[in-house]
Amino acid sequence: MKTINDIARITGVSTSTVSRVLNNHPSVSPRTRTKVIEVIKKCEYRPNAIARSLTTKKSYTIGMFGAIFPETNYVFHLNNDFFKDIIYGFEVVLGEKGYDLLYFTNANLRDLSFTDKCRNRNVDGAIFLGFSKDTPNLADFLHEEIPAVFIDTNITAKRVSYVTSTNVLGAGQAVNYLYQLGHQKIGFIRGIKGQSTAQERIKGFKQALVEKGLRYNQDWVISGSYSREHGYWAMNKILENKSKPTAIFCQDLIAFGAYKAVKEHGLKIPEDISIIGFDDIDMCSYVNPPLTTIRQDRYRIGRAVGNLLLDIIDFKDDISPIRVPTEIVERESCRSL
Amino acid sequence: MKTINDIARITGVSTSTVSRVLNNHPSVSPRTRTKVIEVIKKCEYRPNAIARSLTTKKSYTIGMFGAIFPETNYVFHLNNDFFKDIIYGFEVVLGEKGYDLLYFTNANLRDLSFTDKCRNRNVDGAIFLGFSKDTPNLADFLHEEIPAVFIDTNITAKRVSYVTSTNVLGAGQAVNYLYQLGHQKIGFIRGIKGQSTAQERIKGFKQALVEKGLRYNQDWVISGSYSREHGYWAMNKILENKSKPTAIFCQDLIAFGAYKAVKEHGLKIPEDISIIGFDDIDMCSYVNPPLTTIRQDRYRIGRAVGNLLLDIIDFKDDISPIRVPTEIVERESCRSL
DNA sequence: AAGATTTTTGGGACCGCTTCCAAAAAGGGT
DNA sequence: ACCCTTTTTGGAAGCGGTCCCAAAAATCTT
Repeated sequence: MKTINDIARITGVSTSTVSRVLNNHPSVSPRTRTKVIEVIKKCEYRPNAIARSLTTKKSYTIGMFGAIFPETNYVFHLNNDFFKDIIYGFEVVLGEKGYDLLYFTNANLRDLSFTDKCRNRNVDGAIFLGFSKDTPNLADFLHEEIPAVFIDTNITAKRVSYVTSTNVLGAGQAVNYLYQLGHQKIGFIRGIKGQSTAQERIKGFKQALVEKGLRYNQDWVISGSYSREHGYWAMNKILENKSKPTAIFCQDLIAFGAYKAVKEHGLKIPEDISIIGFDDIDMCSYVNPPLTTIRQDRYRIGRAVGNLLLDIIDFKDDISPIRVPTEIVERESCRSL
Repeated sequence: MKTINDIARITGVSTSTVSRVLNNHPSVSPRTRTKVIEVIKKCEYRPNAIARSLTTKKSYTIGMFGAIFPETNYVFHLNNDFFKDIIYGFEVVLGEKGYDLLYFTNANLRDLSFTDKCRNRNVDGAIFLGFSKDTPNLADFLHEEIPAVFIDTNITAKRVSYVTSTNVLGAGQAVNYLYQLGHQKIGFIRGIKGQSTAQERIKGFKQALVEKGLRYNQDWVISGSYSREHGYWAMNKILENKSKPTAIFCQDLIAFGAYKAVKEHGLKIPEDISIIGFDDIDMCSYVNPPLTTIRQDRYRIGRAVGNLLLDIIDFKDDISPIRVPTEIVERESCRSL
């Protein structure tokens, strides 16, 4: 493996000069420039990114942290169904600009804090996937002025911002849709309290109910984690009531669990009960009946994350949070009354 | 941010000594060791991984490359349904050993070869996801003796190996299963010719046919990419024949496309035609009817990849390829005749 | 207590690159 | 041709560590 010194020696110039042509510095004569470039080509020389970033403090890598939720024992991994498409989104935006993605395994384990990990690896920015606001060490991180974007966590600081869906509006869309279909008795299986998305959606849900003059029935609102298992459990709980809702709003995975519970109760979707989801994960169109849902545009969220982070890194003035609109995707799990 | 020199100055020793305690070198007296450790703790000092790897040539990062298939215009991204669980597998194995994962965006674009990218970032090893054997630049890479593991590409070299499923056997399992159910007329929608997995499966398919004394009918075997669209197209093609098979073997995504074609022909699965898949991706149990399939244990494959790579990095003797067994998952898409 | 050993420590080169500063070369004006 | 600018180049320090080698300190022998 050749180094910059080898190239300098072979060409017969100083390393400074080679470095200059490498960085397109103007003050190098056309003659020497071409001479150096020739040698570089011939030797198939590539500058060492590590050495380079040691002095420049710029590494062209973005760190990624996946959340852990102690409450539910959930540990994020790269196979997460929701985040994978978001990752895809910023992968292409950041890739275009020459950044590679460094995924921190065991983000929360070990003795190193987020700050340490970032400094350690000299990342130019970081992306936090699905963290709860009160994660240990997170507060420290915010003081460090390391460029960062959070997904679905409304945290901001000097050099950190976030992107999320318009959860309040999204939940409203769901209620309005059901209302238009004639539903008056609407239940909600909501997410974990710690997550800001869950809080926003419950807010939107309640607001919409009030707007339409519908009643908020405590018995039809259950909280828990975004999983099929929990959905199954929660739906069973709701169906135990003697007064049952005619429609349920919940996140997609929860909906799939709810499907099972509904079927086991000998009921049919959407004939006996309508269900509307949130997210629009891939499974929605495969399931029976296909799930009507409020779609989060994950690819677009991902792109927004990438662009926002780029802006933060470049010290752009406007780094305010981005809220990506949701949209309703009608399939066959809701019927009009 | 403190450096090793700061720590040395504060403690009143030389940087060499600090470096020694950092690396648990035995030749440092207990007294100075504790003194240094105290200062390190107090200052919250963390050695800079970049600087360190500049001299040690060890970075504790593993590079990941995603394939591009020019034939089908398919570009790998982190949201790939098949590979995501494999990634999860090696993520935990490698994470446990302190490695982080560097995903090379645009693996195939830009002017840098695989070799360059790896050298550039000083990765300790690389993982190649779903590459075809004749990818440009790949041959060069193999000479470089950079530790690497390929997934689903049977390539080996001095410091490279691969892991894949027992595709030959897997295809055989499918045929045998259908045969046991009484099927004699079995079709196969196979993958792209360039991929070794596809080649192995067709081999297993033919072998099993011969073994059972069944006829290989050219009209029932169609080749193409692993996608829903292609499956739809291929199945339509097969159903155009006047002599139709009673069962089809194909990869899962293809099967989902085939479902659509079958339904549009007014036929029912499994009453009129049985379908058995390959992979067992998440969707299989959601689809209607749930797809019987030959399962690739992706998590296990992923773990195998991680461990194999670790072995290669550690110069272990045995780095022979690993073939992970498949298993049949019975659901409701095949009926007995 | 002096000399021989062993343990512990410090100095400094080095990894591969960037960048500041000053020196050399080239160009311009008279 | 000479002096002044401007352009181009080289030297060297520094980024934050590691590690070899030799010096210093501690320990052991007799």
